[in-house]
Amino acid sequence: MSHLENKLINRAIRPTAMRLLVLQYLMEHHAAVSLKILEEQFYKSDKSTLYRTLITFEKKGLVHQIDDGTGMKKYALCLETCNCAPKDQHFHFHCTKCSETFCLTGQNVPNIALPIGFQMQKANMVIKGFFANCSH
Amino acid sequence: MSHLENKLINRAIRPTAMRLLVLQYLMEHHAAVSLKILEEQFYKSDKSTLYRTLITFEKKGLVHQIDDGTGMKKYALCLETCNCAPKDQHFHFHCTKCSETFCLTGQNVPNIALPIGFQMQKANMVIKGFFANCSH
DNA sequence: TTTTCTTTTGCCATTGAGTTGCAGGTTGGA
DNA sequence: TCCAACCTGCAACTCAATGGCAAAAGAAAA
Repeated sequence: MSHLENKLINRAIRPTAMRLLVLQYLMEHHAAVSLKILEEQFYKSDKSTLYRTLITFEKKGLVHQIDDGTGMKKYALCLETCNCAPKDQHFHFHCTKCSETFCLTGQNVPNIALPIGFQMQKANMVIKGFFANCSH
Repeated sequence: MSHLENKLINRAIRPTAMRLLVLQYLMEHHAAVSLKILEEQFYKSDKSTLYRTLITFEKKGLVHQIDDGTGMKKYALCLETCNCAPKDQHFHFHCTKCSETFCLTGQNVPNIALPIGFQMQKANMVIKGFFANCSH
């Protein structure tokens, strides 16, 4: 049984051919992945299959969704130990030149003073800017 | 000249009737405002006028846009002293029960260690959770 | 292996937020 | 008063996201 299959099974996701391919693609790409990118990559497959694959991955905690303001939801792999709890939340950065979005997994979101009675579940943290040496 | 008019003129926005009404609405509502909400509020006006009003307000630095993951862009008034620089960026929180989004203006975004060569311009920081006593 | 049941996939259509072009109306300055 | 620039309303369009349904694939039982 391959490493990829294990990653899916560990998250209670049935390892179909399509899912293994999408997982492989996610692992090979450091930037967060949009549905559109997947459609281009797997042009023989259907949009809704890829869409539902991402939904399944997210529901099972394999990926998390990032809303970087480009109008397209993006997805990035969670760390092995992640279960998307408040303590697992991290920042992302979005390059306005190349429009790519990356996880900043080195540091987690610090404690933020919240109004009384407010309970944090998740976060969507995106820093926007650019790489000085971005190729775009 | 009214306080509302001054607020627009200070940001180099011509104070038309429509803009004054939208500004007033923004000031009266603590939660961030979506285009849809404005459409419902000003049903006699046109969607594109309201849309362009928000665009103008944002371009002139009167409001900032928040992407809270609901699929609808929301807008909230900037503080008087804000010019949307990195130092002006703050967190927001989004209640998953009532779907409202608020500015946490008490504290700004702390320094975040960025990869070398990456320059921050703006941020979209949204904490998701719920109010214990949310009415929804 | 064959049958049966559940899950996944592909195709197609739809929704809805966001956006644009254009013509007519409004505003402010010369 | 007149002109030029700006604003508004209408209508259409774009495009990401999503849902229904039947066929295909996979898992489990016989």
